[in-house]
Amino acid sequence: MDELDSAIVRLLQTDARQSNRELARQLGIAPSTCLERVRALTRRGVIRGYHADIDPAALNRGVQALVSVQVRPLSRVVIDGFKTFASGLPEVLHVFVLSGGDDFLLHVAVQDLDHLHAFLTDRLSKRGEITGFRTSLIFQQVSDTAPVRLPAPD
Amino acid sequence: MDELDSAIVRLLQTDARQSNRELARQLGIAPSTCLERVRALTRRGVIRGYHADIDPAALNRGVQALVSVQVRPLSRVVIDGFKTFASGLPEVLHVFVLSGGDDFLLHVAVQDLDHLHAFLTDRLSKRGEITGFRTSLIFQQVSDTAPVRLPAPD
DNA sequence: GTTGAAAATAACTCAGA
DNA sequence: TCTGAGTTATTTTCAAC
Repeated sequence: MDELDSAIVRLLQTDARQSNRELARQLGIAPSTCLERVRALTRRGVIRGYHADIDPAALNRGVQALVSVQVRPLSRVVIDGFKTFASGLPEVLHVFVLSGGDDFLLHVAVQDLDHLHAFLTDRLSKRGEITGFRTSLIFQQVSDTAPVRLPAPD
Repeated sequence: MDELDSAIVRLLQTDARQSNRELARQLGIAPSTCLERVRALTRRGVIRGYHADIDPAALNRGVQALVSVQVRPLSRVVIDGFKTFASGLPEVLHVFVLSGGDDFLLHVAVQDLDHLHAFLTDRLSKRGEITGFRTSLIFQQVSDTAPVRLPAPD
């Protein structure tokens, strides 16, 4: 990961569909060099994939919420089981496995408030390992689509 | 948004860099038709962009955390001010503006635990509007990179 | 809307620096 | 590791359906 790799990563985070030529032009290098760099980054696992960013409204997901969940007992079996269950639900965008006060955070996106209520009561409440959960509606969301590389730890 | 649009969106969520030809082949339509559909989806704002998915470790962001934050007073000025402040910090990946128990959730990614501590004490604690925050470390994360379109609300 | 074929661009390969 | 020219493939346009 030299400066050139960082610059490539930054540009592809911002716009993953720009051509290799355009990428090379912005970096001041030959297209073949740029292509080889991108391939090396992919081979090394630095670039994990490319995804289109879709407006949630177009997917009929006008309501988003964050649900923090506590489960007991905090065993590997229970944690892995709930993680697998939650990540398989169509309403769930992200599952975070946490330490601290909460054990899980679920980022969910549904059609409307009725469906959010149904999700909480029909899906979550039926799981015996859940000892409590708390729901916060998302009003706004700001995302950094191109997080930069930070200085290496000393 | 007919079935064809949904299929295009799903394929581009999974792999945004596949060629238009390949996309058209999978859908059983002509490349020019596919191109026109993609352009229409972009024009309508359904497709908002394309982003490379980068391994956080390559960006020296080995430690991720979720920080729930309460601010007071809950006025528009304070909310907008904190949102702008938080989204401008290099450590912050996402800012969620919430209702309910918490006012904000920050998804942060930093080099190590020392930097997380520094972020909490040097950045957050200095803001007068913050009346409390709570930090959870992220151990694992599962993401649905291709959320499907849900049935429209009745 | 959709299509197929032509023209314009880009991707990819590879030998040499 | 980088480059540039040659080959292969794709994108893009557009007239017709």
